[in-house]
Amino acid sequence: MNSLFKALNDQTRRQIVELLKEKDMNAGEIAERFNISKPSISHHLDILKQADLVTSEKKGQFVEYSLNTTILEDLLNWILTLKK
Amino acid sequence: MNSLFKALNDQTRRQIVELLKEKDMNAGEIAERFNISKPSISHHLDILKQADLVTSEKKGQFVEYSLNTTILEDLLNWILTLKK
DNA sequence: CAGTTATTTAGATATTTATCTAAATAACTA
DNA sequence: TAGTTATTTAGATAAATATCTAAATAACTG
Repeated sequence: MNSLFKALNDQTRRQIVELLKEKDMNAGEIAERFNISKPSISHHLDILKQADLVTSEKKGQFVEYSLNTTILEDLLNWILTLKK
Repeated sequence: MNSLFKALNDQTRRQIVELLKEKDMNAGEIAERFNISKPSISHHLDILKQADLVTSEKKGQFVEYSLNTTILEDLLNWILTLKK
């Protein structure tokens, strides 16, 4: 859960997650949406991957990122038990 | 949402939330549960308050903390929309 | 009132983090 | 193969954060 909360504790990363909810995107397409350098976006993607919130697949020159929502199940349950 | 994610991005604070789920507790009782100084716990409680995840009420010498789960509604919905 | 107890505030410090530029790696294309 | 494009890695830096000790504040108690 630690890496998941860490991943979500950043506005940019949450926006990336929201983008990937709509459709898979490669690193460059994601970076275009932000006024942040590509290396920084790459770093954010890495943190999202560490949390298993996104997966990546090399497609030729590009690296395509996808959202993995299954990992949110644990978070959902944690919140629900708090609400009893 | 920013302050909420920030509040939850810490093991100690999540544990405090879990403690308060069971019952209201004063600052000292909470601090007893951790190997962390009282000022540090006080600081964590402040961050939880900023996120509106807990409320506090002065009771004589003591300050009693309670969990506020209503604020989790937004988080829950955010996660659910990701899962579509 | 003086002393004790509960909690927070202040100030310091070490660690983590978000960001950048420059360079490296990898894959495509003429 | 040489050049171009896509992405990541490396290294640096400024800001945020978690923690501590010491001091301040507030409330109870004899």
